[in-house]
Amino acid sequence: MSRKESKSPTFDRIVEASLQLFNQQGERSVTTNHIARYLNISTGNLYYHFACKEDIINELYRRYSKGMADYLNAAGELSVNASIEGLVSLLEKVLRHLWTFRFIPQSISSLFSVNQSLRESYSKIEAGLISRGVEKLFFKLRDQGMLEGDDVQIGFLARNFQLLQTGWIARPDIARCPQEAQVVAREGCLSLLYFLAPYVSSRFRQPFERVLASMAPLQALPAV
Amino acid sequence: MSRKESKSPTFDRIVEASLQLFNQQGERSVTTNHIARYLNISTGNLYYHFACKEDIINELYRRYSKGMADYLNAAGELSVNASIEGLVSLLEKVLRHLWTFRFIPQSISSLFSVNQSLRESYSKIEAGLISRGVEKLFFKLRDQGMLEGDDVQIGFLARNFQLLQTGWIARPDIARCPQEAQVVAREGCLSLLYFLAPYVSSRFRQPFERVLASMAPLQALPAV
Amino acid sequence: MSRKESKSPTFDRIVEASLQLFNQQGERSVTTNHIARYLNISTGNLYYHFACKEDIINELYRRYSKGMADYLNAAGELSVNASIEGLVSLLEKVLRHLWTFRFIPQSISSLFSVNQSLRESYSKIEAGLISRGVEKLFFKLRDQGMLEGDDVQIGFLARNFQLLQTGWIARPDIARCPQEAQVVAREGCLSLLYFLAPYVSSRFRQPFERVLASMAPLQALPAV
Amino acid sequence: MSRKESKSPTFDRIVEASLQLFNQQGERSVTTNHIARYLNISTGNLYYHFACKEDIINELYRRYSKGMADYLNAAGELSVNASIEGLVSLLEKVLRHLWTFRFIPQSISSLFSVNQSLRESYSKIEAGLISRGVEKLFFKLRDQGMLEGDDVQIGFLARNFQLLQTGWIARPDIARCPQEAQVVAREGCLSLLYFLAPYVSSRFRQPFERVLASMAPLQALPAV
DNA sequence: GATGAATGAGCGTTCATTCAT
DNA sequence: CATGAATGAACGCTCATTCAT
Repeated sequence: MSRKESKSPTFDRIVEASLQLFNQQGERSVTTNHIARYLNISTGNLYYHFACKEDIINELYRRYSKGMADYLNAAGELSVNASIEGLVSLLEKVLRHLWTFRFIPQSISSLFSVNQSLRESYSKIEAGLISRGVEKLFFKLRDQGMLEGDDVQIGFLARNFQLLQTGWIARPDIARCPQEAQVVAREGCLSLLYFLAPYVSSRFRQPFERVLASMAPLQALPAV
Repeated sequence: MSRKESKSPTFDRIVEASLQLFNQQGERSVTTNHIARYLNISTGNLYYHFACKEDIINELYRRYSKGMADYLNAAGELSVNASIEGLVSLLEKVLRHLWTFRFIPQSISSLFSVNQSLRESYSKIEAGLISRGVEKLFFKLRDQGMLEGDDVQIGFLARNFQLLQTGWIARPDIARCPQEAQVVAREGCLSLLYFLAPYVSSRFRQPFERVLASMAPLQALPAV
Repeated sequence: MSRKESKSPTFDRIVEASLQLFNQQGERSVTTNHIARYLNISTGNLYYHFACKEDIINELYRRYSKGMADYLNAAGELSVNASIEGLVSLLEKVLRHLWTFRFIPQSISSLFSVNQSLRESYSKIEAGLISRGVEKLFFKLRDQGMLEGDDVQIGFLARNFQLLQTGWIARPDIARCPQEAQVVAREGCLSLLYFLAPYVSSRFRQPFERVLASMAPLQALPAV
Repeated sequence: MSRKESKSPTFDRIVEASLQLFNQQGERSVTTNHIARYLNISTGNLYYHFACKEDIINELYRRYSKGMADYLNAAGELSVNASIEGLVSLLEKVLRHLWTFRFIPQSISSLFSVNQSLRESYSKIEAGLISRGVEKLFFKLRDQGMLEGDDVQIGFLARNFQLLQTGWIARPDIARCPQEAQVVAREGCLSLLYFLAPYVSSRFRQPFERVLASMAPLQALPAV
């Protein structure tokens, strides 16, 4: 999978331009003609590389979920020698990744009504792999003494964590603004840390507070 | 509220049919023709009552946000003689309301790209009135001794609470399924209670645990 | 015809409102709904008085052509004891009449494509009665010594005169502007007098020049 | 003119078919669907070449006014070695050009209410360039001794000339009939010559009369 | 690989007109 | 006389997609 040469430069350019336009204007109002014109290629050429608009979206979703899975794997290794700093750094990367593909959490429900295959891969990947991966990760963090809580609590913690993560990115008042990815990631990270705070073990409390303090001074985004 | 004559039966039927169809199939793939045909009225008649499709959505958003504001007011009065049971009961009502209008949290971002006026009323109402109302409510609950936490914690609590609330409803794998509103509301409520748990004061801990226990046995929804 | 009571006050109000709106915005973009709303009556009521939009236009055309015919008759009597002043005064009245119904010369061709009956009454009246009436009038004016020219010349004079008269009123850059009827009539009159000038007999030249001089000072409209 | 590649054959076919249909049936009752069906192309294809119906009309107006401007330039050169025959020949060409685009003078006022950009280009071109061009031309003809009159007279002559020219073409009883362009142009020309007659200088009177006589025998059109 | 003209079903909307009350 | 909700054919236009070159 990683070995296979990327299909073609044009293929990639289409994917990247689409991502950009989808994020800026919303998938709904970006037509295949817009994408082609933006790239100075013909529509015919676009359809040479993609059978339909759906497939562009599917490819973007593939990249999005692949990235998420990769970060999840990284998190597995990181937790071997756990540190708050490592966790936060990873969290920011994940949020930046989500931000890069923000049109997806924003319009995923809308897309379902016009893209059946996305629906399927979503429930397989997002609600399957990733969701379970996050759950496993949280249990591991508890095993390593970073988090505390019973099984039910940690289960809900994992579930809510994901909801917050994507919910933050999908917030409609944030999403289209040309915010710096940096700012959005920081603020989101802060929210998530406050969310985790009550479950951080006493052993990790001190570095946790330190990190929290170091992130605070950034200017706030508008409230929800 | 009860005094104001409803505009006309047909007006209301259009609004209600639209809500139903939007929830089932997504706003995007429900055309004005579909709505009219569903109601066995002519498109002309539909457009006699609404100047454009946007206005149907705007009316739905008006009803949605009006309901939310009403619940918020109810919450203000409830918190006078606070009880966990009262809070949970209200929370379930809010979630059922959200569920009734679930196409809105689901597709709000998408709608922004084709409905400028919605964008404006959203930022005024959702990100304004409601957001601030929820924050105030949480501070009041702390004043009454139900919640504990410093100002920053309670602030984040309020913000995250809202994100979770709508995030749960908007979860794409849930939204289109013909779930019983009851089940969705229960499960969402449970998630939110677990989210609040660490901040519940010791004085209210016992009734809180009792309520939590009474809700648990319901069969679980699929994980995120 | 003149004895018959006008059909009803509402009938007349519809005719007059339509005239006003047609002149202001063009018949094409004035719908029957607009007219009804403008008058604060229901569409049903409008259609109680008129079978269709065409009929409103036909009634307006009837009034327009009736007025023209009346002025023509007046001209016949006037020419008994001919004077330049009388002619000019009549001409101004005709131009003001044309201006009152200016949407007709403006959009007559357009109307033909959607109003067959207008086509018929137009060719009967405008191209029949009126056209012949004007011709007769010009010959009479020659007989009375006001104009000079052979039969062919006078024939062309009459034809061109009418063309100029309506052409002036229909000038698109003039028509929609809220010009004072007075100004438009004066300017148009001046143009028409210059057009007649070469055919005015030497006997009437002096009063003619006097009248011409007395009209000149008005500020000019924009050139064609 | 000959150098500029035409946009595409289909582009031109749309323009030409539209012109034909507009002339026959009136712009108002010719829909984009009609045009497409007439050409056996899809509506999509029509809209591939034109963004909207307005743009087809604008393109036709562009061609119309370009032609008029060209004839005006030709007139400028012609008047160097002026002759009645040359003038008449040009006049016939102009009238045939006007006849070719007759839907424009016919429905220009109507179009204004649904086509703002046409309104602008009309007042710039028709009421600007062309109007001034005609005025200049008439003054030049006087300088060359073909016409006689003081400044005011020549000014009105120019203005009225234009009004007659387009008024003749726009005559609703003429416009839709499948008249031979030749006949219409001849008759119109004759009218215009009679209009000019009083101002033709004695030096040019003889050739003028000769030309007039040579045109007369054609069968007459119905009177106005 | 690439072009760009062509397709056509379907969209949101309009408006003259009807009709039950 | 008057109301106003209801009709439906038709409009201008969109856009994912196809296909000959």
